[in-house]
Amino acid sequence: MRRDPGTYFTFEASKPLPFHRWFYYKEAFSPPVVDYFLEYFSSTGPVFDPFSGIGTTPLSCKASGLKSTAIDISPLAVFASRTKCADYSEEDIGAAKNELKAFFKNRQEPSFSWDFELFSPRKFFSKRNYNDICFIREKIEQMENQKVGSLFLLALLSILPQSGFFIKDGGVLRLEKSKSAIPAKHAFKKKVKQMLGDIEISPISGPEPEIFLADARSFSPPPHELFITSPPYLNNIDYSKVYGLELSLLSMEKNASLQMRREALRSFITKDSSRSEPPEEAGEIAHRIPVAGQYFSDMEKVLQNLYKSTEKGGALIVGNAVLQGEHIEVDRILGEIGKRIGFEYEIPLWMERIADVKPAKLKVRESAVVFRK
DNA sequence: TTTAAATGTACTGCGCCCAT
DNA sequence: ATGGGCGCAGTACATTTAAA
Repeated sequence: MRRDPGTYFTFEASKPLPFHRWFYYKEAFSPPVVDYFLEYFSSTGPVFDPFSGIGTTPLSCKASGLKSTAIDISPLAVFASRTKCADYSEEDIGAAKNELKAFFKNRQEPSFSWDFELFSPRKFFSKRNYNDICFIREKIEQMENQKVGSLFLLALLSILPQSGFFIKDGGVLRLEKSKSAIPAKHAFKKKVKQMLGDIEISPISGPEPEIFLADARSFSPPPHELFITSPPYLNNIDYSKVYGLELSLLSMEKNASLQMRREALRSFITKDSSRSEPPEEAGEIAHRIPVAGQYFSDMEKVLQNLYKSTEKGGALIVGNAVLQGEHIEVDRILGEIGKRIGFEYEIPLWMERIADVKPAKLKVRESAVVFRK
């Protein structure tokens, strides 16, 4: 069956794949995109991903036996990708199995109470599930084997959506009281077993990627052959909010996402009116819609960082945007900015999607922009 | 049967008006 | 000056209906 390569711009293809399925992240692309560009550039590594998300790029590189480095500004993304990309020994698996068997024995009331600055997690879960989640989280914190602890914690974070009365809808969490919420305890056990099964049955052997918490605009990338990445899209989605439940449970801090929100790439509409002069390639729209100007000047910094450290170039998966009824060709604008910096660019892959905006729907592109040095 | 279009959804941030 | 009320645009969408 032949598929349009553009279909791999979504997480759909990753859903059934070992390791990749450990944490659902609808914003992610899928491994075939990475494989496509590894082949496109005849890559021998190392590969760099400045917006690594849940680590599809480093994990795919590991599977191909290539070295890679990845960064992200989200502690959740860094945690998820580190856990997915780590090497696990037989001892680790044994320890995990033992830990899981005794996990709910001699259970005590948790003293940890899960809270979050923007909304109360309590309202999204049944009393029982909320209580179970608090217990599991606290117990993980007390575990001695940190590697096993990370596996368990990622499992817990990944089952939140199916255990709660909410759905992620665009830029918000939507309370959905009629939604079926499965018992957190069972979902958690099942998830851990799935993860251990993946490690045992389809282990990925290859160089362990290096993954850091860092900002693509200011981080100096290590020298690399190739970058493969997908930056945040030009829209008003605030990921520190959409993933606020996971972030706050991960850190056990009420204000976990505050710092991230302050520092994030300015791709969503905020009150932040601090202006730097937008790149000219963005055109007059950058002045009319400040967030667009901010987005492109942020992305210019990123491209400059990449230019300095990359050997061949790389690929950027981006979606075009519609703001105030106007189609903004993000792919072409980024390409032109790259050109000024010194890259050549082309757009070898793209797909159409329908942007549901008023007054009329518009067809916009989701594209892979290739930069060559 | 497959694909495109139409409709449904709830919540956010912003700008504007207007009363304090 | 401040802020509440309100309408509007917008949502890496989801589900249903119509068209090819």
